[in-house]
Amino acid sequence: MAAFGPQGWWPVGWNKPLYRPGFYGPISENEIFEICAGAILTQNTSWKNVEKALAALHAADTTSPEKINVCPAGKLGRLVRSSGYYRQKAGRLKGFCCYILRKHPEGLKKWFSAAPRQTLRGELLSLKGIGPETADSIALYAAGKAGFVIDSYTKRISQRLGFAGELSYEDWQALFEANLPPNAGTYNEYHALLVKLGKEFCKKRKPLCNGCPLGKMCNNKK
DNA sequence: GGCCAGGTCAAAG
DNA sequence: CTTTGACATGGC
Repeated sequence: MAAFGPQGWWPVGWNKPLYRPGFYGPISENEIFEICAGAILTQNTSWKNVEKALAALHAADTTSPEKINVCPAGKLGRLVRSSGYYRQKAGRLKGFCCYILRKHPEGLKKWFSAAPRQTLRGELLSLKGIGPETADSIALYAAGKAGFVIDSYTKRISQRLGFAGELSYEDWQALFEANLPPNAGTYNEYHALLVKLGKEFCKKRKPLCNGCPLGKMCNNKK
């Protein structure tokens, strides 16, 4: 089944031609930025809607921290409108860009490669609109730091399998990191596969795992 | 038309 | 510390 094997995450956006399934090679400064932008725009929003927003940013030649930073709020809002919460997200995106330009003029690639994971995570968390999941997504997919990303699918699937009940974000993360090989490649694949599984078999209103590839492993009851 | 989507923050209780 | 509401579009 196509759900298994390398997913090649993070998904594509305006740098589309440079990505392909299973590709984990070095990524460019602009690709790193695109992943950050996508991580912010996809908060509580389907990726389909984010893709439209990323395409709009690209079409308007507004795909760098510099250009987004000087883009008027109204215009930026229009560009990311399809991703929902657009006023809020435009502000968050701009705030992130402003921070980059002020505090890290060396650029994302250098900043990310020089910063230890927890330092980077803490710095990202201090910004408005970047919470634990977004910070970990950026740290893992844009910076290659080994920290497990916890999202709603990961929790839902784990809960339906009976792995855990209610845990704090940090406890969920600790649970996964204690039970997996501690490297970015593993965390990358696991999170990508969990999201894919979640989309297909573990929706909120579809508690049954009909046709679920987990098969017998799934202990989900009627 | 209702429910959902790869969250986060601020204001209450 | 836990709960609640606001933020908003587009797909099915």
